Amino acid sequence: MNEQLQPLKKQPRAGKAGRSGTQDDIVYAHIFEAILEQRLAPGTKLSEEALGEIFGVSRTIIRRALSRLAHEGVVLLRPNRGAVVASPSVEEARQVFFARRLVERAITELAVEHATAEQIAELRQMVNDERDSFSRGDRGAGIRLSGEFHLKLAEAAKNAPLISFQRSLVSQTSLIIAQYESGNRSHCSYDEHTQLIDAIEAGNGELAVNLMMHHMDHIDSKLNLDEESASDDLHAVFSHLLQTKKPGRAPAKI
Amino acid sequence: MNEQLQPLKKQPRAGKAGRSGTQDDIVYAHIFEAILEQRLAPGTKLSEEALGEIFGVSRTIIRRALSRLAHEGVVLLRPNRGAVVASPSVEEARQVFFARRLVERAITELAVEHATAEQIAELRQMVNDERDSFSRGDRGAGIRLSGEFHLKLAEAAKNAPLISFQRSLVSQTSLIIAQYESGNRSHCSYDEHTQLIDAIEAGNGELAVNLMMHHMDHIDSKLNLDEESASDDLHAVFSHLLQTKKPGRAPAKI
DNA sequence: AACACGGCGATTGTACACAATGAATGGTGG
DNA sequence: CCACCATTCATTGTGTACAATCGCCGTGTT
Repeated sequence: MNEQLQPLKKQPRAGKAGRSGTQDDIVYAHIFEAILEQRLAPGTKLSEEALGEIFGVSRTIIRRALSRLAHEGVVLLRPNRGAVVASPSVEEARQVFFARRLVERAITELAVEHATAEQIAELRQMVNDERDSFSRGDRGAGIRLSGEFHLKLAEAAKNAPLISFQRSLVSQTSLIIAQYESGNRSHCSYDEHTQLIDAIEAGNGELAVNLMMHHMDHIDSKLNLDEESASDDLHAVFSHLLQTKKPGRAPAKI
Repeated sequence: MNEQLQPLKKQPRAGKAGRSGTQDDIVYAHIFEAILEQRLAPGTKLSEEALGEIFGVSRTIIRRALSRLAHEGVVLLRPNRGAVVASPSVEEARQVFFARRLVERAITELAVEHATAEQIAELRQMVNDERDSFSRGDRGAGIRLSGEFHLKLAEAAKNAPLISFQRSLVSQTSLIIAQYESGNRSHCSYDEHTQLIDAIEAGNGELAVNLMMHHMDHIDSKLNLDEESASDDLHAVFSHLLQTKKPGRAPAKI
């Protein structure tokens, strides 16, 4: 209870201040950010009361935020047992990547058709922000911005269901990267993003799709999904110790 | 206030009665069913208090159910102004169908690979139920079961994100069909479903995909999406009357 | 000594009460 | 007579209290 995420900043939230449903979003965004930046490790229990106290809102709001996070797959909501940060298995990660390839291909093709000049400009801006984050060493922000780039691209594709799906996939992907990325720091694929924008702006759909698929290959080549690098399954983690002796008692909640 | 959907049946809910989170699901399922069977017309306001009284639960539960329905796109949740049954526009319908083609293609290919014999059998059973519903003249149940068939197929594909997305797409598709299906009653595409199962069981992926794409074509050829058949946008409805006179006052935010 | 059972504490699930927002309506002025 | 504005009412948004459920731990038994 000695760590405070943010003692409730009222969130500038430029512009649409009239919106009432903003409180949810604040909490949602902060938890989401914390998860991506690995300040909240996979498996961490998210107590409603504790979070409510931290953010200065009641459990009602927290509950809504958690529900939303659960729907996007970054939080696991166990009935009567509370919420925990999701820890996607290798199999789940593979499924997410499969779906992403599918969606990214379609989005890229659509974006070539429908992206406006303004959206192209916004995309370039996002790549700049992303590069800055990585050069500052802010890995969490970098991962997040990288995800937001793909989300922005989805918006340029102008297909509401795909945008919604992409949001969920990007969230989960970010979590997977945060969890499985192997040591070599070079996640910095922002130059691939730049090339992608160029191809889209040039209207070269085929090239854009190829670049995107390459980009996807790069991303999961950086992950070590081949073996469980970390697991919340205690038996898997300590399997090398387990001589079929007595199983002992479950070693407390880690 | 003179129509009661269900005066709170305790829902037999065979088996897992211990689960507490069940109440949400009951409300969710009932509203969902009512929308698909067009007992609730698009645009109908869904008052939290009224629904709570009908189902014998508090607004808390209703709110959760509505939130879930909103996330799937069959209910529109307007901040501070309550929930209404969604009335997808033609453009939205097109986007949903685009996404569905994408997803159904992938699902079909995966199902050919991963479907078990048991799942094939379940699929056949569902087609039977669907045929029965249509022959009974129960159009709403038919639409719903037809949707559930596609959902079951997604499960056979064994990709969690795709299943989740498909659920959302199928829900919206059902709503679109209920809203836009042109007069000719023959929505009964269950024989196409049967052929599809045969191809999948035979392991003929190419044929299965072709059948599925054909199936998609059939579905939206039955809809008249070419013109707005009915709209809740007053300006669109009466656009033929609107001479470019003075813009008057900003005509409320619809 | 190990297993099983039952009480206890903590956390979530639900309902309700109050506050805030938006829409409708009646009144007033031009 | 029409348009604008203030008040009122209904409905949603939020906070909080109570109840139900689950996991944990001590005790008793085999």
